[in-house]
Amino acid sequence: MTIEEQLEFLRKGTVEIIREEDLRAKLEKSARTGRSLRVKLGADPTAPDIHLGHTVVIRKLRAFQELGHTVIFLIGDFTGLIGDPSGKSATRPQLTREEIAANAETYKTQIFKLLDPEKTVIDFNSRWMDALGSDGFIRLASHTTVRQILERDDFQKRMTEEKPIALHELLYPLVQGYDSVALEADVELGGTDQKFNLLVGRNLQREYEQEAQVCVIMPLLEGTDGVHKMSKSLGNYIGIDEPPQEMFGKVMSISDSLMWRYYELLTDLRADEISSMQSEAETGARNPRDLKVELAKRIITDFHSAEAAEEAESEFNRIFKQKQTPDEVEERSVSSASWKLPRLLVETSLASSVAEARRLIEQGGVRLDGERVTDVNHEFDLSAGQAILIQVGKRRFLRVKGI
RNA sequence: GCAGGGGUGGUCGAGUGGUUAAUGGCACCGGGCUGUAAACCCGGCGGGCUAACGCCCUACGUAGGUUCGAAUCCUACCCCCUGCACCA
Repeated sequence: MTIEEQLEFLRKGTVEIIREEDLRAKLEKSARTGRSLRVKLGADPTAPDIHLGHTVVIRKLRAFQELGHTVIFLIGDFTGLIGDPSGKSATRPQLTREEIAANAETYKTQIFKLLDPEKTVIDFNSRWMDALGSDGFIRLASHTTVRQILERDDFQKRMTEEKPIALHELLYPLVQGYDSVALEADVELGGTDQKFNLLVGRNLQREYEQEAQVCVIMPLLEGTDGVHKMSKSLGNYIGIDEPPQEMFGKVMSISDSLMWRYYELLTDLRADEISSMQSEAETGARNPRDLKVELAKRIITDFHSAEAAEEAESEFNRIFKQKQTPDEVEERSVSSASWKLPRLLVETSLASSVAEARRLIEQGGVRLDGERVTDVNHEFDLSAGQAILIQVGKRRFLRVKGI
């Protein structure tokens, strides 16, 4: 690949590259000297469950890896040890060394679904932050002014809104920036929310007389709701460890318009391939549903296998297209007795309260052995060894056995 | 410590003595439609009891109080936020 082709390849999906000329220069230098670029991505050690949102930036990391560069996955364990209540969201808990180590392991198995373990360096910032000491830390802080830090959008906003800003929050960008110094990073990746922090790294490297890193900024992926960024706390995420079934369903539940975004950021298809699909959907040449199925299968193939993707699809069709019972239905045993339906739904956790169970029944959401039951007083006997199939809504099935 | 602001259901956010289990948005759940768990439309959304009309309980930071009646008024307490304090 020529340098221009490499740039084109790396540019796909990015929001911004600061600065592209610097990246070109680094790529040229790397080609000339044979020394690979050091590409850094920082990760928060508190949330080791990676979802598709995280993979946007990890995929970009892989792009660098494919070009032969050194990828460094940095786990911010120093940060994790302190606990960071940044932003408006919930306070991040303080973690113990053991917890962080466990989280790091989880991270590894997850990111290696996308990255080549042989060519990926895992590092921890406590390695140099611990060594820095408090005097070193204060000296580090002297390289930046309060005003520079307060430049950050988030801080500005909170100042004008008279919202609190904890002192240590001002220090975090510094730590992240210093990581780049310690690693002598050539490139740092991050989402748009990280832009400021990445720039701090650039500045600090100059302070420490290093060549400034290039910042590659990726968009934040919208969650399944299509509005907010994907996050676990909002419940609009698709985790990469989720079973194929779940993934398939969740992808199918995104809106047709969001699907293009996912194609762009979560597959290796080129932009022109995606836009031609899009026009096929618009002209009616292809059904959006089928394209969504393809997307779901591509994603499942990345994290499970092609076979798993096929299975997920046929299972989905069986339930929703043919309205049949899934292959495997969970089974629960309850004591043999005369049951009132609402009571049984609560007993089996299909409903959280009798009131809710009654609501579900009244709204026609409950089926017994395939027959819709709308009588809230429906009563039946369940003798030992006898089983009954309960369906709640379209996709919750449970076989209940009397013992 | 002082001054000011605030704590309401999963969430955001109304309500400042009386049909208020508490407007509305979001999320969520069910149904309909569809080649989709898309879009759209309809319904629901604290809990218990009843065949049903309905009845009862719990809930607006905590604990008391005033009142026929309080999320709304009073008292105390707890918690959160902003500012003040030094330089003067």
